[in-house]
Amino acid sequence: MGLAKTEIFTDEQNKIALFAKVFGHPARVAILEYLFKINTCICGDLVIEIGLAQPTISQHLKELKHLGLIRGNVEGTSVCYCIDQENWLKMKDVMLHFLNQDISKTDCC
Amino acid sequence: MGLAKTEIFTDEQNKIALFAKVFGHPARVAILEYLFKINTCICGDLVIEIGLAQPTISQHLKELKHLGLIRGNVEGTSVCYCIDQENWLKMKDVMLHFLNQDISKTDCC
DNA sequence: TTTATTTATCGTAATATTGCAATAAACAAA
DNA sequence: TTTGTTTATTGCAATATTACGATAAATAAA
Repeated sequence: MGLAKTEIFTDEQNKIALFAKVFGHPARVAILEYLFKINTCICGDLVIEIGLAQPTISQHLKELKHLGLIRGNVEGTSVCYCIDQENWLKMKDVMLHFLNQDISKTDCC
Repeated sequence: MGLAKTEIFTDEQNKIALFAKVFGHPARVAILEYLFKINTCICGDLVIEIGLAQPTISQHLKELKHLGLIRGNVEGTSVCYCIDQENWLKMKDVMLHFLNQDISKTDCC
Protein backbone atom coordinates (compact mmCIF):
# COMPACT_ATOMS: atom_id res chain seq x y z
CA MET A 1 0.00 0.00 0.00
CA GLY A 2 2.78 2.46 0.81
CA LEU A 3 0.37 4.27 3.11
CA ALA A 4 0.77 4.12 6.90
CA LYS A 5 -2.37 3.51 8.97
CA THR A 6 -1.81 6.59 11.10
CA GLU A 7 -5.30 6.48 12.59
CA ILE A 8 -4.51 3.49 14.79
CA PHE A 9 -1.59 5.23 16.50
CA THR A 10 -1.41 8.01 19.06
CA ASP A 11 -0.69 11.61 18.05
CA GLU A 12 2.60 11.31 19.88
CA GLN A 13 3.61 8.20 17.94
CA ASN A 14 2.69 9.83 14.66
CA LYS A 15 4.58 12.98 15.57
CA ILE A 16 7.71 11.02 16.42
CA ALA A 17 7.43 9.15 13.14
CA LEU A 18 7.01 12.37 11.15
CA PHE A 19 10.07 13.99 12.67
CA ALA A 20 12.10 10.80 12.29
CA LYS A 21 11.01 10.47 8.68
CA VAL A 22 12.41 13.86 7.77
CA PHE A 23 15.74 12.85 9.32
CA GLY A 24 15.56 9.59 7.40
CA HIS A 25 17.43 10.91 4.40
CA PRO A 26 21.15 11.78 4.58
CA ALA A 27 20.70 14.89 2.41
CA ARG A 28 18.36 16.42 4.98
CA VAL A 29 20.73 15.44 7.78
CA ALA A 30 23.56 17.09 5.85
CA ILE A 31 21.53 20.25 5.22
CA LEU A 32 20.72 20.60 8.91
CA GLU A 33 24.29 19.92 9.97
CA TYR A 34 25.51 22.55 7.55
CA LEU A 35 23.02 25.09 8.85
CA PHE A 36 24.25 24.37 12.39
CA LYS A 37 27.88 24.69 11.34
CA ILE A 38 27.52 27.94 9.39
CA ASN A 39 26.25 30.44 11.90
CA THR A 40 25.05 32.85 9.30
CA CYS A 41 22.42 31.51 6.95
CA ILE A 42 23.03 30.07 3.55
CA CYS A 43 20.93 29.06 0.56
CA GLY A 44 22.29 28.09 -2.86
CA ASP A 45 25.59 27.15 -1.28
CA LEU A 46 23.81 24.01 -0.13
CA VAL A 47 23.64 22.82 -3.71
CA ILE A 48 27.43 23.07 -3.98
CA GLU A 49 28.06 21.82 -0.44
CA ILE A 50 25.81 18.76 -0.69
CA GLY A 51 26.33 17.85 -4.33
CA LEU A 52 22.78 17.17 -5.42
CA ALA A 53 20.92 19.00 -8.16
CA GLN A 54 19.25 22.28 -7.32
CA PRO A 55 15.67 20.99 -7.65
CA THR A 56 16.52 18.10 -5.37
CA ILE A 57 17.94 20.35 -2.65
CA SER A 58 14.97 22.66 -3.03
CA GLN A 59 12.64 19.73 -2.49
CA HIS A 60 14.47 18.60 0.66
CA LEU A 61 14.42 22.18 1.98
CA LYS A 62 10.69 22.27 1.38
CA GLU A 63 10.16 19.19 3.56
CA LEU A 64 12.29 20.60 6.36
CA LYS A 65 10.41 23.89 6.10
CA HIS A 66 7.06 22.11 6.08
CA LEU A 67 7.86 20.57 9.47
CA GLY A 68 8.96 23.98 10.70
CA LEU A 69 12.53 22.95 11.43
CA ILE A 70 13.97 25.63 9.15
CA ARG A 71 12.89 29.03 7.90
CA GLY A 72 13.69 30.79 4.65
CA ASN A 73 14.03 34.53 4.30
CA VAL A 74 13.94 35.98 0.82
CA GLU A 75 16.86 38.34 0.17
CA GLY A 76 16.73 39.71 -3.32
CA THR A 77 16.89 36.79 -5.72
CA SER A 78 18.24 34.36 -3.16
CA VAL A 79 16.69 32.73 -0.10
CA CYS A 80 18.49 32.54 3.19
CA TYR A 81 17.70 29.44 5.22
CA CYS A 82 18.28 28.84 8.90
CA ILE A 83 17.28 26.57 11.76
CA ASP A 84 14.04 27.58 13.48
CA GLN A 85 15.29 27.55 17.05
CA GLU A 86 11.90 27.37 18.73
CA ASN A 87 10.59 24.51 16.63
CA TRP A 88 13.89 22.67 16.79
CA LEU A 89 13.67 22.67 20.59
CA LYS A 90 10.07 21.48 20.48
CA MET A 91 11.04 18.63 18.16
CA LYS A 92 13.97 17.80 20.43
CA ASP A 93 11.64 17.47 23.42
CA VAL A 94 9.52 14.94 21.58
CA MET A 95 12.45 12.92 20.27
CA LEU A 96 14.39 12.95 23.53
CA HIS A 97 11.34 11.71 25.39
CA PHE A 98 11.25 8.78 22.99
CA LEU A 99 14.98 8.07 23.04
CA ASN A 100 15.36 8.43 26.80
CA GLN A 101 12.86 5.75 27.76
CA ASP A 102 14.01 3.72 30.75
CA ILE A 103 16.04 0.84 29.45
CA SER A 104 17.06 -0.61 32.81
CA LYS A 105 14.11 -2.95 33.13
CA THR A 106 13.93 -4.20 29.57
CA ASP A 107 15.28 -7.59 30.54
CA CYS A 108 15.16 -10.25 27.88
CA CYS A 109 13.68 -13.71 28.06
CA MET B 1 14.57 7.33 -8.47
CA GLY B 2 13.55 6.45 -4.93
CA LEU B 3 17.19 5.68 -4.21
CA ALA B 4 19.27 7.89 -1.95
CA LYS B 5 22.78 8.81 -3.13
CA THR B 6 24.40 7.56 0.05
CA GLU B 7 27.92 7.67 -1.40
CA ILE B 8 28.07 11.45 -1.29
CA PHE B 9 27.38 11.60 2.45
CA THR B 10 29.48 10.75 5.48
CA ASP B 11 29.09 7.44 7.31
CA GLU B 12 27.75 9.41 10.25
CA GLN B 13 25.09 11.12 8.15
CA ASN B 14 24.04 7.82 6.61
CA LYS B 15 23.92 6.17 10.02
CA ILE B 16 21.70 8.91 11.43
CA ALA B 17 19.41 8.61 8.41
CA LEU B 18 19.16 4.82 8.77
CA PHE B 19 18.22 5.00 12.44
CA ALA B 20 15.78 7.83 11.80
CA LYS B 21 14.23 5.93 8.93
CA VAL B 22 13.36 2.99 11.13
CA PHE B 23 11.66 5.37 13.57
CA GLY B 24 9.85 6.94 10.64
CA HIS B 25 6.85 4.66 10.88
CA PRO B 26 4.40 4.88 13.80
CA ALA B 27 4.05 1.07 13.99
CA ARG B 28 7.74 0.70 14.75
CA VAL B 29 7.56 3.52 17.28
CA ALA B 30 4.60 1.75 18.90
CA ILE B 31 6.40 -1.60 18.95
CA LEU B 32 9.42 -0.08 20.67
CA GLU B 33 7.31 1.83 23.17
CA TYR B 34 5.43 -1.36 24.03
CA LEU B 35 8.69 -3.26 24.52
CA PHE B 36 9.86 -0.51 26.86
CA LYS B 37 6.58 -0.53 28.76
CA ILE B 38 6.35 -4.29 29.23
CA ASN B 39 9.41 -5.24 31.20
CA THR B 40 9.19 -8.88 30.32
CA CYS B 41 9.40 -9.62 26.63
CA ILE B 42 6.46 -10.18 24.33
CA CYS B 43 5.89 -11.47 20.82
CA GLY B 44 2.48 -12.20 19.23
CA ASP B 45 0.82 -9.85 21.67
CA LEU B 46 2.17 -7.07 19.49
CA VAL B 47 -0.26 -8.06 16.76
CA ILE B 48 -3.17 -7.58 19.16
CA GLU B 49 -1.65 -4.52 20.83
CA ILE B 50 -0.84 -2.65 17.63
CA GLY B 51 -3.75 -3.75 15.46
CA LEU B 52 -1.98 -4.56 12.22
CA ALA B 53 -1.94 -7.95 10.50
CA GLN B 54 0.57 -10.51 11.68
CA PRO B 55 2.72 -10.42 8.51
CA THR B 56 2.89 -6.65 8.76
CA ILE B 57 4.06 -6.71 12.36
CA SER B 58 6.55 -9.44 11.51
CA GLN B 59 7.98 -7.27 8.76
CA HIS B 60 8.36 -4.26 11.06
CA LEU B 61 10.03 -6.46 13.67
CA LYS B 62 12.44 -7.67 11.01
CA GLU B 63 13.51 -4.12 10.23
CA LEU B 64 14.04 -3.28 13.89
CA LYS B 65 16.01 -6.50 14.32
CA HIS B 66 18.07 -5.80 11.22
CA LEU B 67 19.30 -2.56 12.77
CA GLY B 68 20.03 -4.43 15.99
CA LEU B 69 17.60 -2.40 18.11
CA ILE B 70 15.67 -5.50 19.21
CA ARG B 71 16.47 -9.17 19.64
CA GLY B 72 14.19 -12.18 19.31
CA ASN B 73 14.57 -15.33 21.36
CA VAL B 74 12.78 -18.42 20.14
CA GLU B 75 10.74 -20.08 22.89
CA GLY B 76 8.97 -23.11 21.56
CA THR B 77 6.65 -21.98 18.82
CA SER B 78 6.71 -18.35 19.83
CA VAL B 79 9.41 -15.69 19.66
CA CYS B 80 10.12 -13.37 22.51
CA TYR B 81 11.27 -9.92 21.46
CA CYS B 82 13.06 -7.33 23.55
CA ILE B 83 15.11 -4.16 23.26
CA ASP B 84 18.81 -4.77 22.70
CA GLN B 85 20.14 -2.53 25.47
CA GLU B 86 23.70 -2.22 24.15
CA ASN B 87 22.68 -1.30 20.62
CA TRP B 88 19.93 1.00 21.82
CA LEU B 89 22.50 2.98 23.78
CA LYS B 90 24.84 3.11 20.79
CA MET B 91 22.01 4.38 18.60
CA LYS B 92 21.11 6.92 21.27
CA ASP B 93 24.65 8.29 21.27
CA VAL B 94 24.49 8.90 17.54
CA MET B 95 21.04 10.47 17.60
CA LEU B 96 21.69 12.64 20.65
CA HIS B 97 24.86 13.98 19.07
CA PHE B 98 22.77 15.05 16.10
CA LEU B 99 19.88 16.47 18.13
CA ASN B 100 22.07 18.28 20.65
CA GLN B 101 23.95 20.43 18.15
CA ASP B 102 24.57 23.94 19.42
CA ILE B 103 21.60 26.04 18.45
CA SER B 104 22.66 29.24 20.19
CA LYS B 105 24.54 30.67 17.23
CA THR B 106 22.12 29.76 14.47
CA ASP B 107 21.01 33.31 14.01
CA CYS B 108 18.84 34.03 11.02
CA CYS B 109 19.35 36.62 8.34
C1' DT C 1 13.39 46.63 -21.29
C1' DT C 2 16.64 43.08 -21.59
C1' DT C 3 19.68 39.97 -19.40
C1' DA C 4 21.50 37.39 -15.69
C1' DT C 5 20.87 35.14 -11.27
C1' DT C 6 18.55 32.44 -8.02
C1' DT C 7 14.98 29.51 -6.32
C1' DA C 8 10.55 26.99 -6.92
C1' DT C 9 7.60 24.02 -9.43
C1' DC C 10 6.20 20.53 -12.82
C1' DG C 11 6.58 16.25 -14.90
C1' DT C 12 8.44 11.87 -15.01
C1' DA C 13 11.28 7.61 -14.35
C1' DA C 14 13.19 4.47 -11.10
C1' DT C 15 12.95 2.53 -6.80
C1' DA C 16 11.15 1.92 -1.95
C1' DT C 17 7.58 1.29 1.43
C1' DT C 18 3.38 -0.40 3.37
C1' DG C 19 -0.08 -3.76 4.12
C1' DC C 20 -2.13 -8.12 3.76
C1' DA C 21 -3.77 -12.79 1.93
C1' DA C 22 -1.86 -17.07 1.23
C1' DT C 23 1.26 -20.19 2.63
C1' DA C 24 5.37 -22.23 4.56
C1' DA C 25 8.12 -23.44 8.53
C1' DA C 26 8.90 -24.80 13.16
C1' DC C 27 7.57 -26.83 17.11
C1' DA C 28 4.39 -28.67 20.95
C1' DA C 29 0.84 -31.66 22.28
C1' DA C 30 -2.26 -35.31 21.65
C1' DT D 1 1.77 -39.15 13.08
C1' DT D 2 -1.66 -35.78 13.20
C1' DT D 3 -3.33 -31.47 14.83
C1' DG D 4 -2.98 -26.96 16.58
C1' DT D 5 -0.23 -22.76 17.47
C1' DT D 6 2.91 -19.28 16.36
C1' DT D 7 5.98 -16.78 13.41
C1' DA D 8 8.30 -16.03 8.89
C1' DT D 9 8.17 -15.65 4.00
C1' DT D 10 6.27 -14.90 -0.58
C1' DG D 11 3.82 -12.36 -3.83
C1' DC D 12 1.36 -8.59 -5.05
C1' DA D 13 -1.26 -4.05 -5.30
C1' DA D 14 -1.32 0.67 -3.91
C1' DT D 15 1.14 4.52 -2.68
C1' DA D 16 5.42 7.20 -1.45
C1' DT D 17 10.09 8.75 -2.16
C1' DT D 18 14.08 10.26 -4.64
C1' DA D 19 16.35 12.54 -8.28
C1' DC D 20 16.66 15.55 -12.04
C1' DG D 21 15.71 17.97 -16.65
C1' DA D 22 12.90 21.53 -18.17
C1' DT D 23 10.85 25.52 -17.11
C1' DA D 24 8.57 29.14 -14.51
C1' DA D 25 8.82 32.92 -11.24
C1' DA D 26 11.00 36.62 -8.97
C1' DT D 27 14.23 40.06 -8.63
C1' DA D 28 18.65 42.61 -9.56
C1' DA D 29 21.63 44.78 -12.75
C1' DA D 30 22.75 46.71 -17.08
